[in-house]
Amino acid sequence: MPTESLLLEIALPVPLARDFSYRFTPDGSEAVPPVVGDLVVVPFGRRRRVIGLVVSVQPLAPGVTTVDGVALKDVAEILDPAYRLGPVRMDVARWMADYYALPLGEVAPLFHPPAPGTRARPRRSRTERAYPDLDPADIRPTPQQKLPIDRAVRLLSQREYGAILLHGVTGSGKTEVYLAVIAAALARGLGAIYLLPEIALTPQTLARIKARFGDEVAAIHSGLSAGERCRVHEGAARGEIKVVVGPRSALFAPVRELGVIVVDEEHDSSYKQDEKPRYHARHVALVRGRSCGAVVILGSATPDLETVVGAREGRFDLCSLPERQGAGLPGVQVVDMRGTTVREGFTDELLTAMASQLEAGRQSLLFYNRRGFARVMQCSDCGEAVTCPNCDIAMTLHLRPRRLLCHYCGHTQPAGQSCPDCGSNAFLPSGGGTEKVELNLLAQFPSARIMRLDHDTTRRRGSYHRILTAFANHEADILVGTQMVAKGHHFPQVGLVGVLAADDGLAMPDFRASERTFQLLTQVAGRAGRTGPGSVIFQTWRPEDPVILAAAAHDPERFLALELPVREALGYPPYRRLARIGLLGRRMAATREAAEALAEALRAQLPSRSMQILGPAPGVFERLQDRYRFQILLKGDLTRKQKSWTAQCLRELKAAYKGLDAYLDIDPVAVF
DNA sequence: TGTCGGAGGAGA
DNA sequence: CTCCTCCGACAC
Repeated sequence: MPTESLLLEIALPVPLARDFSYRFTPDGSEAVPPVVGDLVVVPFGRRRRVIGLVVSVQPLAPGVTTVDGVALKDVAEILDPAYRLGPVRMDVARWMADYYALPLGEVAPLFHPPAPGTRARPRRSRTERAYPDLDPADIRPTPQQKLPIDRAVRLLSQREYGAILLHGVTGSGKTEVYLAVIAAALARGLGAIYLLPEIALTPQTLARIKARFGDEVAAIHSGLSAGERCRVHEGAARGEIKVVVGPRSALFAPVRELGVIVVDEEHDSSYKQDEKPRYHARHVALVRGRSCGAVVILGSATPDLETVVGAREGRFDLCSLPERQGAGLPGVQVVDMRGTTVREGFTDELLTAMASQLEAGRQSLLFYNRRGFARVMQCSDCGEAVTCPNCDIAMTLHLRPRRLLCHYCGHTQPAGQSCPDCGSNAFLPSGGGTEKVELNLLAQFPSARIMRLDHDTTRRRGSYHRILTAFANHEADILVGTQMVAKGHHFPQVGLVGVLAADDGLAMPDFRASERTFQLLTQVAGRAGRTGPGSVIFQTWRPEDPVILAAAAHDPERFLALELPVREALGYPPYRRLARIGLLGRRMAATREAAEALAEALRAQLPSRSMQILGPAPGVFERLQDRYRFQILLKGDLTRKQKSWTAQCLRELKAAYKGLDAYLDIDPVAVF
């Protein structure tokens, strides 16, 4: 038994770019000394207790109680070894700290048992619904599915890192490939992590996975309490749970002998965390896979351009599933809204198509990517629109309940009948939303059963799943919704998908607007005709837009041919990397001044030959939540040194400008 | 980032 | 004189 005290260097979850020293004193018989990678509870400051990560351990001479004149405190508790970061997860944590230029202590909470930001909230026990079990014997891969499975299994057998891009059209059976590879891993005594966008983590999906793997699977999702999360964590660490399913945070689970990481819908932007630490789970999955010799499968019907180029460059092994199982891809009709009558947002073509679906007893799915009733309330006498007092953004009119709501900060205020500026009664809603679409549908099809799926109808816990299940069970004829309706659902009875404004996303001031639009249109079109005939209508004001036409043709190659040259010419990803610096402050002038000072320092320090520095420019939304926003965009590859130098600059800037918030976003997903 | 405590203003 | 809020210092 150790009798000597130990000196520990510990990374703490505070934005201070340094570690802290603590003492561990064995207190008798059973104290097991901590090792690097252990999580410990330490006193911090006057009254705080925080969880820290042990980064080094060395003997401490008896009687030493101080380091650099600071009195050492004792470690309060060492967490169970189940929580220890082994060499692989430690590598991943260190890589993240380096790559994203963050103190290790700020990365470490991702690896803690109760996910950061998740409060232990009381939860009523969920009644597990019974779903028909699939008999595993019925699952036989098609020849096309066999190719990626074989490649993955070969890597698994050799216990070797490899990454596969599984590019399969909607409905082509990608899930079967994932499940087969996971089964092969389990058969070899290896574990798996299966990542999905949170929104795709439906009971149906889970049931399918559980039917295949039973008790060896556990899901992590936002509905879990802290206690349930810990159970999953400990089960995985002990090797009882071999497959962990969940959103991006599930990547950090301590699965033992990890053999496969699946990143389903790998293009989905929810894999990028848009708060600190701003990591991209797809990227980190590849790092973890490489570090432990696992197979990483990136799957999508609409792969990210960076992934596509990675495959072309040989970093990923491309496997395609170009055909649907059992059905063809639905035909897409592009309807020009300019040349035809548009009633309440519907063209005759769409109304006719919906009517015939109703008549045939089939379902329709309508996509409109804006919630609420009207996008803006505007006075037609003085021209003023109602904007949020915190955000300088037009407030959206909602009807149930009737109020104006800011979609950026949540501020609400009553929606009056007259203009707050000039008192005129010519105060009118304009621009649509899903709430209005729903009401208009009721007017058009009084006898149809209509459901709506958007942020407003899914606010209550469980309602998202309830609506999805009800619609899948044909308890409604029409489902209207925002992009929530596009994500990977399997609705066998949907014969028609209608997109009310296909060009909507193209106007976004972001270099990825085309890519997003292509992905969204392809995904939503893929909901039609899963079984039986299907058709799709894209209503648009820009029927000649090549992005819309490429999506209508189900032709990703055509989209790539359009988009890649643009990215290359403008120096955007996937050809050059980006970093973004965001600055937020309460006072416009001071914030701009800080941003300009920073840009100047960056220009002086970073090599102009390889780095292009754009800005500072005000954000597209100049003020959100009472903060003025500026940003600086860095085009080019930042070295590790340059990143940490930049991070240091940001810390100094924050010290110099009180109330300023500044952050470095590596590989940003949204650039505005 | 969270917490403490000191400085200084408003009100009794 | 007390309470309160704002701001800076500091954390091992």
